[in-house]
Amino acid sequence: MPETAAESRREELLRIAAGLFAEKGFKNTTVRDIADAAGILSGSLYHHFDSKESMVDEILVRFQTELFGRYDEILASDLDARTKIEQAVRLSFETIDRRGPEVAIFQNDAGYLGNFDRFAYLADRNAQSRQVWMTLLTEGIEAGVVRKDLDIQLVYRFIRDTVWVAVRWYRPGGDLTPDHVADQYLAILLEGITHG
Amino acid sequence: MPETAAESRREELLRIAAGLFAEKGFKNTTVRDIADAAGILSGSLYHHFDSKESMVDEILVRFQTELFGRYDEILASDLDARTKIEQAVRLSFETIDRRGPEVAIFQNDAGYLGNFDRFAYLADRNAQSRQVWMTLLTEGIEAGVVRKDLDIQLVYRFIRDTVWVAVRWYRPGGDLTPDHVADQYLAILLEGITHG
DNA sequence: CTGGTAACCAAACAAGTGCTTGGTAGGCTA
DNA sequence: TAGCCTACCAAGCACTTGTTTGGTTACCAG
Repeated sequence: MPETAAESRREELLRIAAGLFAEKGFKNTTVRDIADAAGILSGSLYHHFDSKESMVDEILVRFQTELFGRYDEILASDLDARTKIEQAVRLSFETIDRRGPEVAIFQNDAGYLGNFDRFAYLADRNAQSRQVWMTLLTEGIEAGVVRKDLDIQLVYRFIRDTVWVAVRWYRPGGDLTPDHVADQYLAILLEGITHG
Repeated sequence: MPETAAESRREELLRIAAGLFAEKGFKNTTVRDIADAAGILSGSLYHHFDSKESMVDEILVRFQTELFGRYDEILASDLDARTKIEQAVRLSFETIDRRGPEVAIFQNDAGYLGNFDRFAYLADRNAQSRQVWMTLLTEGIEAGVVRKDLDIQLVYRFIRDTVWVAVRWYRPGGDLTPDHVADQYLAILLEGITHG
């Protein structure tokens, strides 16, 4: 049942939990659901983890560390403004393809989890994401490739919503590749927010 | 506490429940939450409603009847293809403005509720929404206003995601009007999916 | 053979869940 | 005055929830 031979039992449990959290939501997934899917009793989960919260915490922290590392690479690169926006969009759809459960958890449960002190970093990451995109769009305007007659705050929200909510319908291994989806969205977006 | 003087107690309870369902999700809202917000005990809710499910059922059926009635008006009108698409987009943002809780419930809980036979109509309404948009986009292509080099299925998903997920951040009575938001999105969308 | 460790079981706990039951208070109508 | 109706309370029930505790099994290094 391990995805890879070297995967420890703990990693396997985290992967199982992530799948269930993504599918049914964090609050609606019981520790008995997770244990059943792993073929053990619910109490046995507490040999590996402190609590249900600890599981989703570990899942989200790892994921966001990776994701924002990639954002930073794009920001720090010497690509032109238009290509940076393109890369950021492609990164989103690739992430949905490879880390679907984590994206879904962040999309669906960040609001609920954000109520707890322990998950305060979720709001920080949200602000960071906004900062990344505002930088990209501003650079685009300064470079003269992005229209300046648009409300840039709204443009950010539209892009963020479209690229991340795709996790609701995108299925890895299906007919659509992340590249094809990104191509199509960029065809609409770039013709829309750039002139010429 | 009634929104209008003529509002019956029953209507008031439904409105309170809708607000809580939208904010915390259907499953995460307890009958005690609803009763507390209404200033009564949880058991007293069962004088007005059969079950918690009945409440969300009534909320969703009413909402969808109204919404799809409006879609049908647009489809049946003699407006040109481009204007019909424009109206459909405006309808979404206006609906988020006036019926925010209902939109949020449909967006967040349709997946979970759809597991029960009682809510099978949710999937039907989803298919109906898809049909409406595919008709609008196809008419647009036939009229020569919409580009035909795009994957029309993906275009539909992008539009649907963006216009409805806006319920997550749009706040009625704030700085943004539904018309302004619609203007901005249409500025991006139409320049992107139409030629000329 | 010994000791230690990782993984798990079996059973229970307190808190919270949707819902039921029998009753009560106040107003309207005949 | 009597009967009925709407709206609610008070108390509880059966079930589910996350978590705890003490014990068991298989394996591996010395």
